[in-house]
Amino acid sequence: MGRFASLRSRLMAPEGYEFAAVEAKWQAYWQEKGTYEVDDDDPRPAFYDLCMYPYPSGPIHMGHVRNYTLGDVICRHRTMNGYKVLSPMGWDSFGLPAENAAIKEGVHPGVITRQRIAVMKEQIQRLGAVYDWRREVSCCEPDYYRWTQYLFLKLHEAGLAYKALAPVNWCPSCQTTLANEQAENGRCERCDTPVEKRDLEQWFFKITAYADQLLEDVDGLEWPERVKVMQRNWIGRSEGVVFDIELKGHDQALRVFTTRIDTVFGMTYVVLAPEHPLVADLVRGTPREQEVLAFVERVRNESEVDRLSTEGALEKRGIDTGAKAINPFSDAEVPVYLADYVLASYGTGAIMAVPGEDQRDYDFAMVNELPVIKTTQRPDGWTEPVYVGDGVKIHSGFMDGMTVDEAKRAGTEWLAERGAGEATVNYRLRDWLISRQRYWGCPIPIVYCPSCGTVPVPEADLPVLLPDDVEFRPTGESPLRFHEGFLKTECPSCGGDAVRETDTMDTFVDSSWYFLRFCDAQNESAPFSAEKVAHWMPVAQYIGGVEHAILHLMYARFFMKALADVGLVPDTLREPFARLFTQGMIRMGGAKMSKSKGNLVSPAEFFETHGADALRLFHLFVGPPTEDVDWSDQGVDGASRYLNRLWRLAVGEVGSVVDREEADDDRAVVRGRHALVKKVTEDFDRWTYNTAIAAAMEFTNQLYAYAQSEAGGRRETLDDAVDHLLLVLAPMAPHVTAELWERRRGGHLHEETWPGFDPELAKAETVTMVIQVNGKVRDRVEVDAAIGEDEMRDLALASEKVQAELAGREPRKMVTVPPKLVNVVG
RNA sequence: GGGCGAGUGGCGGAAUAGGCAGACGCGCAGGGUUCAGGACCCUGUGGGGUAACACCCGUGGGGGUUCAAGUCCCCCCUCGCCCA
Repeated sequence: MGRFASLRSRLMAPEGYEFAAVEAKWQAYWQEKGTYEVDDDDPRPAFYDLCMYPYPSGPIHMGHVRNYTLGDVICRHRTMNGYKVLSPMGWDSFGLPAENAAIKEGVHPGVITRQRIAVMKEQIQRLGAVYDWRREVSCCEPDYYRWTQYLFLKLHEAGLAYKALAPVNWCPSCQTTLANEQAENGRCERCDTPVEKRDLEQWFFKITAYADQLLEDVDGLEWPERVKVMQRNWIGRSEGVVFDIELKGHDQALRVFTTRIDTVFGMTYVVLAPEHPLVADLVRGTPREQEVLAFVERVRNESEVDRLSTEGALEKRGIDTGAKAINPFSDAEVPVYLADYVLASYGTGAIMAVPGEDQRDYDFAMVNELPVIKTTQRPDGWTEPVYVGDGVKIHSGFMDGMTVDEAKRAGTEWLAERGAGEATVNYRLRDWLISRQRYWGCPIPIVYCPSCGTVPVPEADLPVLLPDDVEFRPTGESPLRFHEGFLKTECPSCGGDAVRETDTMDTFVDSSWYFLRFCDAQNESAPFSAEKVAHWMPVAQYIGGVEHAILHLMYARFFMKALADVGLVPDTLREPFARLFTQGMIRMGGAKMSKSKGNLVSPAEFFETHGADALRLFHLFVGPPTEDVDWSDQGVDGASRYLNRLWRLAVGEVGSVVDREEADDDRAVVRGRHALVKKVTEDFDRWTYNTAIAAAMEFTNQLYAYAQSEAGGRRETLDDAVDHLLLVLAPMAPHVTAELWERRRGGHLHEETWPGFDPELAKAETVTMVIQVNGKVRDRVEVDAAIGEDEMRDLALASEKVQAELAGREPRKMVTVPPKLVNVVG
């Protein structure tokens, strides 16, 4: 029972409008008629409308409702505007939750997943969202993942997939690696054992090869600016120099990266990442060896987030190695530290520390009592110890007197002349680690042969199938490792005994190309044909949550570029999503709606109590779709009430309808309907469905008053008005409007064209002119909309209120904004 | 610390190019209708003030620009997101 079950039951089945029957009828109709199935040879212009496909978790939640309602409104609206709209749906059906459920319940993840898909699909259809279901894809099925494997092989062939040693999360109790999200807070999700870092051979996609393209092409996308900023930040391109620092008493030099070579004379110490390969050499046989190695061990188990945070006790986060480094510019000898805030994976894993011009270096220097040298002249009045801005160089040898930029150039040249360093570009973006030590994912199509080494599975042998006869034991081990039939195989190259790769791919690989498969979902001889992809792509409108602003979108963009380069899609098609819309979250009393908070409101019960149209209308009306919104049961009641009100109006239960010649009151209604169509058309363009619905409600109120007026409503005028109301509401409340259209005039509303309007007829004949004195409203007059400025001034001066206010003085000036406003300044 | 976004009635929100602040809905109040009803129809609803007007105040706070500021500029506060 829901919290508001009693309230909801009272709203059920209002007389007249039986939403349950009406919604079922039209959903069956659209599906049987294939109304929204689109073919490639359809002559209408193509429009690809896509919502991010869901992970099938079972019943849909309100976030899905919001997402698919928006996608569906676009689909239906564009269809009415004469497009053939490709609107497909599928399932992001590999992934951890199903595997965890399998372990818990002893049921195969495929069985669980397919059940959940069935539930979800039924509910999505119940929402009245229409898709071309012939194109449905589910990435856990072999007819999809064989092509994921095929694309892996293509990238491998092109040198874009490679294997390398990488640190992973390792649970010593479960004896397995964990994904990052399973190792949050440094403990194993299942057994709570502290997670260790281990170096294992992992597969990567070389996304960094596209770092510059990914960055440059962001500019041309019609995406929300903040998502574009996040993408740029994630790539994190920075220009700087790498150079060598001599280590006293060691042969090997230390290579460091910096974006601020102009500050090099301010280097008072050097910091290595604890994982830096030189660390062991540096301390071997020194008195500090034990202490340093213990520190390294501890840091290896901290998360990156904690390490980069500026919070927390700094003294615990660094250690002096006892070694010394020589500043090549000044020959100064400085100490070499290890600190957790330096990451092995960024730059060279080592930095020159300049506490005068970097906050973290400064904080670290204070704790460790290291000196500070300022190398940039501070602006007047600057009191902070750290300054990162522009200025004249000081205490900087040959750089003295230069600006920061001049010093950067001079420093770079100085290094180049001596062969000690060079200009370079560094990225924050890392290659994409795709190996997952998990069963429920796409197997990586690779075989390891003792004599031939790493051998790709030949395309003809795809798919590498996931074996079904595996046991899901609560050990945390991937069943593939222990499945003899899967593991043992023949080398495709020499025919000898070999073993398969048992890692599966990150599920983000599946979702990096699903939008291409939708273009050609039935293709059995290729993942898709380049022609069909060229026909539909890029996605004209992509809609989803902002939580995917970085990873999914970055990976999909990378795939598009890589697939263009290996020749699978046209070379001109280098971006998958031309326009992106990110919707806000649904909150509950200010808090994020989530299972863990126990504040979920299930959409399914509203299908029973209020109907899909009411639920859709609520989501559209509650606020602009970009913003987060609070859930409101009463808001759905309101939407439901409106639809009932619309129903009564449209079936003629309101007021009286008469046949007569057109009069002024009738013309006001005609004007109202032109204004409504104008308003809704414009609002659809700017995604403000809330104001479009407000306009429809306002017009409905106008029609109620009209029909209930003494003269009654004129039949022809009222019919035309209601028809237009149904037309503009059709994309948002598709069932009730279709039913009313059919009852009123026969035929299928959703095959009608979007109505036009006459801008002249939409204009009001008279308007309220506001008369201000010194900017304050003092009077209002009803005037002809075409009024001239002279007449406006005359009317203003004639106003008693104005005369009283002026008290005989002459106005200094008058500002007129025809026909709305006059401001008398006196 | 930096970047971006937001802050408007009891609530969600509207005001699209600087021109009537509060559209539309929720809630609340009054009336009608009804066997009855929280359904339905009508009316009212920012605060102060008034018998009713008038009038005054009002878009997080403080300054400024302008005939006119929710909207533009400067400073500050709070919240959210991203980066550090």
